[in-house]
Amino acid sequence: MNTKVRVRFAPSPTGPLHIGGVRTALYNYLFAKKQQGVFILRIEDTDQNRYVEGAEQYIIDALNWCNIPFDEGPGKEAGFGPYRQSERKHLYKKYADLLIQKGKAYYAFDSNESLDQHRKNHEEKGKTFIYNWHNRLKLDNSLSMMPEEVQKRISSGEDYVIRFLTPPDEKLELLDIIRGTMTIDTNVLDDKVLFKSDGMPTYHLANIVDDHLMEITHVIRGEEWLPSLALHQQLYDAFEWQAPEFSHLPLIMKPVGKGKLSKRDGEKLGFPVFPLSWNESVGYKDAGYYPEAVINFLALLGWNPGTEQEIFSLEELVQIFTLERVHKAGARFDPEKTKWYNQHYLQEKNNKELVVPFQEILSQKGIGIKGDAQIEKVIDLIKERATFIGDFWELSDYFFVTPNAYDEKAIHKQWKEGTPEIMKQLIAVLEGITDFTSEIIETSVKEWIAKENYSLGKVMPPLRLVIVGEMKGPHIFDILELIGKEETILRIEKAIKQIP
RNA sequence: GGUCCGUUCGUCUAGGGGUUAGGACGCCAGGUUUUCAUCCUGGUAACAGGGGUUCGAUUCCCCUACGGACUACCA
Repeated sequence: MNTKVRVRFAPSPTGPLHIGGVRTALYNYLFAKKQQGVFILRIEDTDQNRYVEGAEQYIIDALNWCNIPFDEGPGKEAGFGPYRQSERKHLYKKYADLLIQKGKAYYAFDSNESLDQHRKNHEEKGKTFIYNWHNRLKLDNSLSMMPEEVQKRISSGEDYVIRFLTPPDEKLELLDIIRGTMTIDTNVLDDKVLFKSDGMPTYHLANIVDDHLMEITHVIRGEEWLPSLALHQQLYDAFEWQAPEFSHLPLIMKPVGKGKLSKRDGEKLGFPVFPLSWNESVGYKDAGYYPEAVINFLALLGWNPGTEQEIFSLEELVQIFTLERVHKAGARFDPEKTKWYNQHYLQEKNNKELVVPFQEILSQKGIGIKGDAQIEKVIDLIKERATFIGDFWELSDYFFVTPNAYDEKAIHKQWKEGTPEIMKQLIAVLEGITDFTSEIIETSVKEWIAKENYSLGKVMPPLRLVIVGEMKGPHIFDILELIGKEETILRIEKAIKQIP
């Protein structure tokens, strides 16, 4: 038998892809690629009511941005398509019918209203209404009426659904790669709807049929599907199909408080929960994160290789990823660690490749075009202080704009009685320098300081204050070289006038 | 409520019958930089509780507590 690994990521296009969905896709991708397998994208749009325009394209764009593109899917046909369930609509009915023929499923005519009523009544008594063995014969379905009656109602156009006929008193053994073996009693299961009255299959039917038809070998999905595993396993058995292997991934939880991560948490705590921006929500990309950082963080959230390595390229992840090492418990999302990863990957970027994105920021700030070489020098000086490229402006504005105000605290601390006089002398020293480069400026200034018997503390901090505006930034002489002699002197003069 | 899954520093986790319970993020301190940041060094901090099993349990078993998911003609 051909055992080529085929996995699928099967999101519902009901909105943007959540960061948890990205991780599910990532694990699928890593698992497939490690075994030269195929990573498939299937769009599960069987619920027309929840369809959101643009969501499918968003999902595709997001996977691409993360560098985990699918091999097969919408627009990438490979003989197993179509890959949208809405386009496979015609396929499902016959499988539902097949189950009816096999006596594994039945028709049900119960209205939503009557089912809701049952649920309400049970709830009032502190019980839960479950449509299964203990009440199915009392409900409005093909098990509780004569075959002629069923035919009559169907042919008269009455709405019906097809439900799975859960066999009683069976102990199901379910296998999950991450969790091991679980046992469940079929008596606690309900007769799930497989085929809806609108002519569409439910998730459960479509999922099993498609996974079978697409020859999926491994199903890697979120833990929210664990309770459905029993049904899915029974469906494979009912069809007499070979079931794929299952893995249920732990959920990603809120950084603080209870429950799983939601869009709200991102808004509240100020971090993205989507890879790309969606309406008002800023995504990781636009927030300035690199996909390498997001992927690296996500990979280690709920999985680790058992070593102390923290930094992984996608290629490395592909090499060492195993489902067996996925952690069982849900993991709290940690925005701080994501930042740390981004800082790391930003530092690894070549200064040259940061020039263009930085130029864009500068032009947004109204800074005219500067030479690439000069921009690159600025980047070289400030990069190590940045977590995001978006930090660059705040870290380097004084390279481009003369400070208008000076840090109050620093003035008190550094601007003394004799400081203006010393600054005036410094101007004279600087004016005498012809080759205005960092090293030469430093030598000249320090010689002058030594000659005058000043302390460094009397000169250097005020100099930084007048050049930068606050007590921050890289080596001061490097800054002087970059802004140039004229501007340097201008800034000192301005400060002498401005600071009381 | 019911069913299922889970529980090691604040967070992500390693480990696994005998360990000084390891790493990372964060935080704190020191060093470097007469600045800030980076960087380096160090520190803080955990086996949910109770019963077993065992010479010995954080590790295996049971119970409790807590957390999570599911409980739709949604996925």
